[in-house]
Amino acid sequence: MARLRDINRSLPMQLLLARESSMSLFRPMLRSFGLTDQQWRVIRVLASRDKLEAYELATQSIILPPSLTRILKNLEEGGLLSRSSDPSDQRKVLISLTRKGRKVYQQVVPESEKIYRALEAKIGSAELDDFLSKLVSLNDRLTG
Amino acid sequence: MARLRDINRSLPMQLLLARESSMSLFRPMLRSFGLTDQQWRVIRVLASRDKLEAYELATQSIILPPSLTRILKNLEEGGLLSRSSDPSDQRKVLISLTRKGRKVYQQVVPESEKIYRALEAKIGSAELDDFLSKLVSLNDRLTG
DNA sequence: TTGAATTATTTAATATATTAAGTAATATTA
DNA sequence: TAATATTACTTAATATATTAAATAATTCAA
Repeated sequence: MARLRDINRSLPMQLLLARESSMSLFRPMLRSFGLTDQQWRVIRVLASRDKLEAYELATQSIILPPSLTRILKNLEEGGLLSRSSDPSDQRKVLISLTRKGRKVYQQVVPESEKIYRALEAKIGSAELDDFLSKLVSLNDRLTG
Repeated sequence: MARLRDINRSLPMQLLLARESSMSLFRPMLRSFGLTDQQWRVIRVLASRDKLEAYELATQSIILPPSLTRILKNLEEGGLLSRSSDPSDQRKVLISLTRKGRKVYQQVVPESEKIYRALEAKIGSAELDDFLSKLVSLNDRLTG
């Protein structure tokens, strides 16, 4: 009887487990700021940009466009971001953080870095760097 | 002004990207069998067991109990699994695949392995093995 | 230059994620 | 052993994921 590879030999399963394990370290902190995982991804992507169109924002925050629509609505209602339409292409929606949104970002950053350093301590700084390089390279080959 | 580490230096972000990139290879095949990602995780965990209690099933398939409740309901309605209560502890629900569920599993396995081999070809078999070992070891340290 | 593609986003419908609260069965303890 | 705590699961409420379809703006081609 044919059987599937063991779960600890399955790349997607182990990636899911690692994602969940690592995010669970950050989640309580994000919730204390009233942010979901996805809302924080949107905010952090926007923080390094002036304005960004929705499609690019969706890609970079790894959120599908239909989900992003709702997330933007909620963040906009919370006053963390604003939308405007691109004058040169009225189909596009340009999104940017508000002052309040940038302030929240500034508050989260040090807490996030604190947790990241705890993660580094747990894994080992050199090993984490090495792993991350391999992971980025894997992603290049998977998406490229 | 404090800024967060770049996204390609963020472990959780790169893990999410890798998870999505790799799963996207399998998703169309699973959909062609009428299965969601989560339903397939449940089925593959059950396939190697006779019966399994819900909590263990949730843990191993990386699904939270409230989500599992609905997923089990849908799979049960589709005739792929059955529930019974543990005689020695009436709180527990024991879940097992039906004949139909095992048949679906048997049909998916070769298609899944086919895709996995294509993935191996894309990444390189030795590199994938090496990466997977490091990933499993990372998970041990994160969850342990 | 108009009608047919294409693009960017939203809407809709169903499924899952997350947190909190509820329920029933079992285990503990005073 | 009755009151309390714990365990296993479900329900509820809100948020996100996924696929398909709809809408509006733009581009392309005859």
